[in-house]
This record gives sequence, C-alpha cells and structure tokens, in this order.
Amino acid sequence: MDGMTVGEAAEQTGWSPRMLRYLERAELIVPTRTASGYRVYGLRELNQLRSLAALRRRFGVELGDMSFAARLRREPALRAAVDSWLAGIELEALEWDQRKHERLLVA
Amino acid sequence: MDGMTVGEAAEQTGWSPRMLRYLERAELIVPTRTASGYRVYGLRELNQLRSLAALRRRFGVELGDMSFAARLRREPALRAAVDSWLAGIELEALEWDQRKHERLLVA
DNA sequence: CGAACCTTGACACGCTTCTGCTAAGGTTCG
DNA sequence: CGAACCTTAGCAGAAGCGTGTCAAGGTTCG
Repeated sequence: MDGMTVGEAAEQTGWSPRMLRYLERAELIVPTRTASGYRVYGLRELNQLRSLAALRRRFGVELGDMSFAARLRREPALRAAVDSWLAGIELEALEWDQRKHERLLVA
Repeated sequence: MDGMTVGEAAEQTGWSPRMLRYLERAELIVPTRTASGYRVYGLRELNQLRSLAALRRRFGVELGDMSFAARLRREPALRAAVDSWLAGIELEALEWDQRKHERLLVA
C-alpha cells in the first residue's frame, strides 16, 4: 500500500490536512491525484513532509524561505544576482583597513 | 567625501531614510557610525543599496528572502539540510517510472 | 544661537502568511 | 444505501512585513 489519502498522510506526519493542501498550493509538496481527484501521498511525499517539519522546528525556517531556496535553484540568473550581492557584503571583512580609514575621516 | 548621512544616502539611492534604518535592523545593510551616533554610508553601502533595490525590482525578491540567503551562507548545517531537502524534491524527475507505477496501482 | 539635520521609539495601516473551521457537494466501500 | 472519507471555496484571526508619520530630544554648522 504505497499511496495514502490526505487524512492518512496528515496523521502519519503530524501536519493537518489543511496544511497539506496549503503546501500543495505553495508548490512545496505536490501529491499525485487519483482519477477522481483525491490527493495521493507516497513514501517520497511522506519523507518530504517529515523533513520539512524538521527544518521548521530545528532551524526556524519558514515556508516562504523554502520556496525561495527552490526558486534559487530553478532560476540561475536570480541565483547569480543574489550570490554576487552576498559576495559584495562579505568583502567587508577584507576591506577592514579601508573602513578604518573611512571612520577616521568622518569621526 | 566618502561618508554620507542617512538622508543623503536615501536621496542617492531612492530608498527612504525610514527604510535605510529598517534595512539596518534586518542586518542587510549596516552602516558605520560617527562618534555621536550618526549613520555613515560609504560607497560600499551605496552600491549595496542600489543593487538590493535592483534585485527587488527585477526579481521580486523580498527582504526576508535576502536575509535567508545570507543565513544559508553563515550556517552550513542549515544549508546542508535545505540542500538535501531540495535534492529530495528533484529526484522526482528521475523516478518518473516509479511514479507511473504508483499511479497505476492507485487509480 | 537657530535652522536643518540626526537619533530612537511608537502608532498605524494595508498586505501576506499560516492556520483553523465551515459549507456544499463528490467518492468509496462495507 | 449510508458512513466516512474526499474535493473546492470561503471566512476569520493572529502574527509579521514594508512603509509612513509623528514626537521628543541630540548634533552640526553657518
């Protein structure tokens, strides 16, 4: 038996059925469907649900954060832009000398 | 002249002074301070501000998204967890055959 | 000194996120 | 058939985000 309904999956993972539908709309965990439209959760989805719950609990990650992480993966241009912005921010440490200089000028 | 006040930086970048203070609290762009507490924005910060604005406009990225991206960089454990969750999600394509199998069993 | 800045703190507003619940109706299965 | 599920759609409410604005007070500089 490797397909469960939304209620069964909820029970197994600790999410509510409501949230399982919400996660689907957020495109985070999208179950397959039976011919008549019932959601079908397999082992893969069960694992995804459990580990997503773990990520939230242990790291305080929000659902929007995960959506963004997924988006970074799908859109290389975005990823490059974000990476280079972050890289700019990290130069800070290297330019310590210049910053000291700035401080002296200003203070 | 390489240090500007919050008002000057705002004028040069299109952000409002209010938002510059907000970005500081969000730990996205943190200016230095004069001895008396005035914020000092240098060329680095000006560039960060301009490119952050560009990221929002062109990609619809939110500030929380950028904070999260920065966090991913600082916390390797978090990054590993997120990456492996995303990797799990992407196996989907590879296991197409098995999914077809599941569908037949269920429908 | 006084104008024009800056500081922090707070209130406020509209919008989105996350979550539950209810309603009206379809599906499954004993 | 009827109970127990499922579907979508919607309202609702707490919390957070992105912004503006205002108040009370400190700093700078001509």
